[in-house]
Amino acid sequence: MSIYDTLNEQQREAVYQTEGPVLILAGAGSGKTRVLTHRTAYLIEEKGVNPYHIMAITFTNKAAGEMRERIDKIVGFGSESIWVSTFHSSCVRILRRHIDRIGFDTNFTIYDADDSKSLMKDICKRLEIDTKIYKEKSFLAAISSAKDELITPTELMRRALTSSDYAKRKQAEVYREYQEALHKNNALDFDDLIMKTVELLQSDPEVKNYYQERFHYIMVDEYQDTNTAQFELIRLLAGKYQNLCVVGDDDQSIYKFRGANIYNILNFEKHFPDAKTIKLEQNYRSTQNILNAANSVIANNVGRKSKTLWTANDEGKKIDFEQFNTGYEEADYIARDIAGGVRNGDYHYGDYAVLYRTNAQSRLFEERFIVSNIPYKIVGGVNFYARKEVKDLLAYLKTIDNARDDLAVRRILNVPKRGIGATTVNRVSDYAEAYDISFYDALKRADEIPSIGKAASKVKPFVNLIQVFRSKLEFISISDLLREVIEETGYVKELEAEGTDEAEARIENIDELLSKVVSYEESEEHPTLSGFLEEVALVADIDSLEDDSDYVVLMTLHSAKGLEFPKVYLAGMEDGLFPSYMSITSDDSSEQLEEERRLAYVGITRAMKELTITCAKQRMIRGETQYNKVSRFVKEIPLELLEGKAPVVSRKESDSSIENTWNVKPKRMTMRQQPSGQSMQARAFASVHTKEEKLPYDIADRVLHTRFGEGTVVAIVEGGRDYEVTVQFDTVGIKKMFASFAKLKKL
DNA sequence: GAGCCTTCGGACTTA
DNA sequence: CCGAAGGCTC
Repeated sequence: MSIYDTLNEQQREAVYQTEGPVLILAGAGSGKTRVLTHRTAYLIEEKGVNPYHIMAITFTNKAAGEMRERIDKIVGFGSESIWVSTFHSSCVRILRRHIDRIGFDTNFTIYDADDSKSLMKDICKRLEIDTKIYKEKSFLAAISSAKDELITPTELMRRALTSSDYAKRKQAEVYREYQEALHKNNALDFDDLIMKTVELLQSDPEVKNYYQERFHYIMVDEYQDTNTAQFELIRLLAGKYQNLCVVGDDDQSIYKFRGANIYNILNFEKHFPDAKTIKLEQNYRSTQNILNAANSVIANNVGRKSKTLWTANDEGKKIDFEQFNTGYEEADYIARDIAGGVRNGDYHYGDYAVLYRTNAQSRLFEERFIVSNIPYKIVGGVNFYARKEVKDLLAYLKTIDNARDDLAVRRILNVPKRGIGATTVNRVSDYAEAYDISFYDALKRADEIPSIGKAASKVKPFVNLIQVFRSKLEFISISDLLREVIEETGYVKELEAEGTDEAEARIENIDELLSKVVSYEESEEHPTLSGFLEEVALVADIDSLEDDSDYVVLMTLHSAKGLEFPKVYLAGMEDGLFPSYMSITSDDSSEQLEEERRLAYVGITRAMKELTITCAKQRMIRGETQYNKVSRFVKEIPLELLEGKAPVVSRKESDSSIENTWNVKPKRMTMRQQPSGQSMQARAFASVHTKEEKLPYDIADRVLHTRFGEGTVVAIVEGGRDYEVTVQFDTVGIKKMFASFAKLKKL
């Protein structure tokens, strides 16, 4: 009996099909990681392929780590020479070796979102762009999607010139400046990692040939989430041997906003005409009820590859659906349910996951879990490496490592306070610009900059400090270096003096950073400062999730992809929250709604044994109370699969009332059209929250708002317990608001 | 010219 | 609810 006998027929077919392009359509929980690991083993053991020639690409470090571990277990010899890594780290590895061929230094730094933003700020200032009209964020978004599509600044400018759109031309101009600034800082942003690698392979036949010869067999996981740049990268790498195996599920494509191109998977057979397609449709993860629910939700999407998941598992429990009055009650219910399940011995804390649409929803659960003594871990939110104290110390390390990174230098120049302010920074910056040197080099010549006067004496000690650190670099370990930085700058001392809880938390984070350095040193054979900084630059939050600890995990639906839990709560299933308001009201709402629906599908299929879906009628979002209907996705689940406090409203009525609430075209409603199917709680509730019988203003009336000023009423929509009023304000544009909160005065 | 304090405005999902 | 920007004070 061989290890391949444990696979089902389709899985085995996928394993044996080693030559040529292969598309494996793997439904949720169909054992695709098993297929990939067994396929790797098969290549090596049965086909005699040298592990050196195999590459497996994933999206997260966690997925890469898991695959690595499983491959190590199943492949006896030489597994360490297989490249198992994420897109980004594969690219970094290639670029560290060869990027000098396209004009960068091989010790380039990687900018995170924060860094990109500060760089963009500088550029907008330099180009004298009014950031009230053109937002930094919108430039960054435009640049990012250009890079996802492999569009160069020149190309973007060419396109902008053919249209007469001023904003587009501005974007292209900013893009060019941004790239020049990155180049000057010897830095790459996240999107560059892929795009520059593609550029390198396209422009240098020698390098291309080297990697094509290196990777005879390439496997790509989560293929539905690749963007155009990643597709091109894979196409180039597999260009010679064409042994490309991609695994994905078009129903789980949820990263369109990040540039993922679903047509990469839908058109795989067009891109690679010889491709074999194999479908994995047997689900090993979930109960039949859960799977049926998932199938009936996703069936509402058009334009997907047909595929029906089935399972040999038991029917299982019905899906628990609970509607609450508020988000507090929702969190309370989930906390009690978890505590009860653990008390009965049904589950461990680690069996539970609470999934939601937005990170902001985690707060209520966190508060509730603390009160109930439930151990939990929140994935996401503010990334550890995005915290101020961690970024400050990393900026020191970056400056010591590569002083061409102006951003890092400027970040720490006055941290701790050295009495060097914005004026001095600007003058040094101007000087650096004028002489075409880096900001740090300009600091070194502070004496020669006439305009900064006495400030030069404040700059000197800083430059000396960095030079001293740098000279020590080759003698001491990275952790000792970091300790010295902390010591010399008095960073922790300052925090200790503060004595607040917040300062204490910051100190803990610094300790955490130190232990990360130490564990890096222990795990690497030849630890280097650059190596550490690189590893840090590429981590995602999900990567820190440990398998063997016993706590409830809370995370967004996006983070949950690829994971599974015995019992899952899908919280906040409300129209306007999930699907998000943005997706309902946007211009291409049908496409965005399909993406949201795929997200719902991902959420449902994370559950192995039990699934609970919850929502609230009333919820505070950004300080405003919203009243939301039950999510349309819940209504797509057949009633017979549900139990619990299902909504009293009959299906038809609730469907039509959703249309009324979220109608894109504002429509005036009369009192008589009030939804008839409200539950008793809703009625009781309505009497508490005053809905005025008749609004003192009407469409086309002039009204006054305390904050937005004067405006004209454009639309009034009946929204359940309140009126949603749309007003065109004279100064701030169109705003939608609930009448009872907006307190509009008729003029 | 630096730094603190207040006010205002914006808010999803992410390697 | 958090960060940035502007104003005020030393």
